Amino acid sequence: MKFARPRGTNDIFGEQAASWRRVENALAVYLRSCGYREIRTPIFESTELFVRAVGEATDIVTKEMYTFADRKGRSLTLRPENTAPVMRAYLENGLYRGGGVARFYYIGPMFRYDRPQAGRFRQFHQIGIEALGSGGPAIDAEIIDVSIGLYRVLGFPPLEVRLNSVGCAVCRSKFREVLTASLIGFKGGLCDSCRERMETNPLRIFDCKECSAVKEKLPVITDHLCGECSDHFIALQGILTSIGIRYVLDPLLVRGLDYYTRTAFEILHPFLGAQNALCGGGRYDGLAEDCGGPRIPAIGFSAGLERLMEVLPGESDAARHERETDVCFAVLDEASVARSLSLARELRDRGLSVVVDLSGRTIKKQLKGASDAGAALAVIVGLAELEPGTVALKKMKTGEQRPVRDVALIAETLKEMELTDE
RNA sequence: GUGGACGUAGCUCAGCUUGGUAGAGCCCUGGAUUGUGGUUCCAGUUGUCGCGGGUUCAAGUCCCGUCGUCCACCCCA
Repeated sequence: MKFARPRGTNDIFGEQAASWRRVENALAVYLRSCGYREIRTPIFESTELFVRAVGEATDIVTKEMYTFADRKGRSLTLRPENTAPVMRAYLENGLYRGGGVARFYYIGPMFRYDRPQAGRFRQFHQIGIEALGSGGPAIDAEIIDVSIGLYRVLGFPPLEVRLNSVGCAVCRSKFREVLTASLIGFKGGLCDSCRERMETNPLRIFDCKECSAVKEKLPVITDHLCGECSDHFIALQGILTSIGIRYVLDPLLVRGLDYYTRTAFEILHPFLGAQNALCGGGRYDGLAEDCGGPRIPAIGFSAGLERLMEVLPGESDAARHERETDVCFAVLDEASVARSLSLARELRDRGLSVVVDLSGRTIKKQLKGASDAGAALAVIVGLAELEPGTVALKKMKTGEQRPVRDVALIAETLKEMELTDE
């Protein structure tokens, strides 16, 4: 084989594609019911958007973006995430002018140049929502509630929700000083990479798995929030509790994108292996300004579809066995092709899924094809023993077949389909 | 970017330790059934052993390189 798919990408087809379609449809219906409307933004954006929004020093920007120059030399990047593009579209189209909270959902492919691993791909798919225009803790609770519902509507058992507040720019810079001061005392107990992190990004030390002994003794961000951030976090927890949402406080939860402020959360799944976050999100109150717009508080989350599909609970038999093809035409000779196509079109107009076998294979193969496709009925066109203008209508389940005049085929087929479905 | 395992038929894999004419199941093809699928029986084809180089009389098997897959680190959804 000369060509193989690019590293870290997947072909999705057959029953798997059908399953993806069912899940995407179910989630779109659910998010619509929550008041979120779809937004479709370009697959690529100007590189500068992601550099500014996600953060110059982040892993995503420094080593994971698919960036290229177009024919006029403009630097473009395949979107590594979709919060920045949604914000860009929101600002560019003046969607904040109506006031109130704008609610969007999106679904589609994202691209990050990472080493592929279980649950991690170079092209992967996310479904996410963004609520722009409210800074209050109630919308944070709504977002978390909606994210939990995503898994509930798909039949997942209750999943673990991790919650933290990473503060605003003010409390974060103060905490960074406190943390760095504390780290000096523990320097000997840190691994090599964490010693580097002390200088570059001390907050990241909380992600390290080797230095857990030290981590437990370090100060945590939630003890060093400013008054407003602290009030917000406490209020959010109050709302979550009163609407019956269970969560685990995780002061070590850090988001990898620079735009996050205050609320940060993740939904975890126990069987996913190392990449166990099904969904992650948080507040990004500074992003609109960073993108050159007015100050607009906002919050959102995004969920990885590959990871979701990996642990999707078994779908109902009704969903899995839904017939893909209702009627297959077996065409015995070249002269019957046009007639078959014409009859098939009439059946399709009545809402049936109809496939005409144009392979020119033997009738044996064509009926086997009909059988493999799960068709309820086969229409055999071109049998020499039948009168002109007549086809054979065969019930696949029982094998019975009878001659039917072309003009009566639609009515007879619909009648058989009704009987079959009972 | 780092580490480990793996790469053989369309698919799932055995064969490699100890070098000697490439295998199984499924699928596919033909027949039993001379235009009629599913069950059964019989027969048959599965092939650049990832790619390149090396050692050897001889390499799927040993060695080196390379590409890819999976898993972990890292990062994140």
